[in-house]
Amino acid sequence: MKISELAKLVGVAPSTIRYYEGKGLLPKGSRNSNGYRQYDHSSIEQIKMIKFAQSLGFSLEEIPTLKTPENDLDHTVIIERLQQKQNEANALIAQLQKKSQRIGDLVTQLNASWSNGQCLTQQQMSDLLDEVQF
Amino acid sequence: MKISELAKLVGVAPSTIRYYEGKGLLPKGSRNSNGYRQYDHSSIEQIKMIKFAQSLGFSLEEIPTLKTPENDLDHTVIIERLQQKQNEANALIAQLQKKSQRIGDLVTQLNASWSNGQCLTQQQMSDLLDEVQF
DNA sequence: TATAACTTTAAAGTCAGCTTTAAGGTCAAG
DNA sequence: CTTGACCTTAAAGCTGACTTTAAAGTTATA
Repeated sequence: MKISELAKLVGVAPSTIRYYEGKGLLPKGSRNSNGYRQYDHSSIEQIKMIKFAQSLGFSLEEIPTLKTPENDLDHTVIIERLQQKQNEANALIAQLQKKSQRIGDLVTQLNASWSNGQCLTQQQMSDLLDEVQF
Repeated sequence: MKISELAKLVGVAPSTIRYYEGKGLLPKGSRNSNGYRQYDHSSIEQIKMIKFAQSLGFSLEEIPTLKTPENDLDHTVIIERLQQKQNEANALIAQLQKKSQRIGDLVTQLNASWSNGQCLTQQQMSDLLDEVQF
């Protein structure tokens, strides 16, 4: 399998695959006689793994630390990191919910003051912002 | 007020204030005889406004579009944009909740398979990932 | 008066995760 | 045999919001 076939199969650009190889996330695999990279089914798994780890919030830099020296995945390490990522996700959710709430409050306040006219001065806006606890 | 006093008051670096000025987010204000930038209370409001808009998810580029030509804030534009930002925040929350859920499921699965040994091969991991709908 | 702590500018560097470019080699179809 | 679609590399560019650096001028304190 050549690089763009693999790329299509996993839904990334060929340049991304080369980039991963350069970063050491993918092994420097075999080349055929003309120097083209050759891939097989295991490369699909490896890239899917990278994409999955990313979708869980792991950076490319973190991904190698998820693996044992044998290139498998250490059960306990994975679980520990996953729980850590879950905590991070939950913290972010809480933060975003506060933000959404804050926006809703602000919209309410702005609608309430609409009767006063079409525009707010920066000072008026600033006062509103203080009320919304910024 | 000199730049670092203002910076301390609003909690940003002096370089950030110069950066905002360069971007046109802050007016090119007055200088005193030695060429130093001079600020007053209104600068505090302006920077707080930028920080507030950022905290609602507006990019620096979007901030000027929140203002009328008179440099005030247009009520209807603000409300429209706020609701848009709230929708974006809510969409992100939903996405993160899915992710958190997905991580939880995966941890459960991994714990269930723990009895089999300390390590999972990439293939085994990959199988699990498929079950978790990646 | 020296020295530390400010200020000025323009330009370059940072972060992550790629993408794009340049300059070239390979290959299948018509 | 040429055209176009692939492949190779190293290096530069992209995003956004800054930060850092370099080289220089100013001011307050000891």
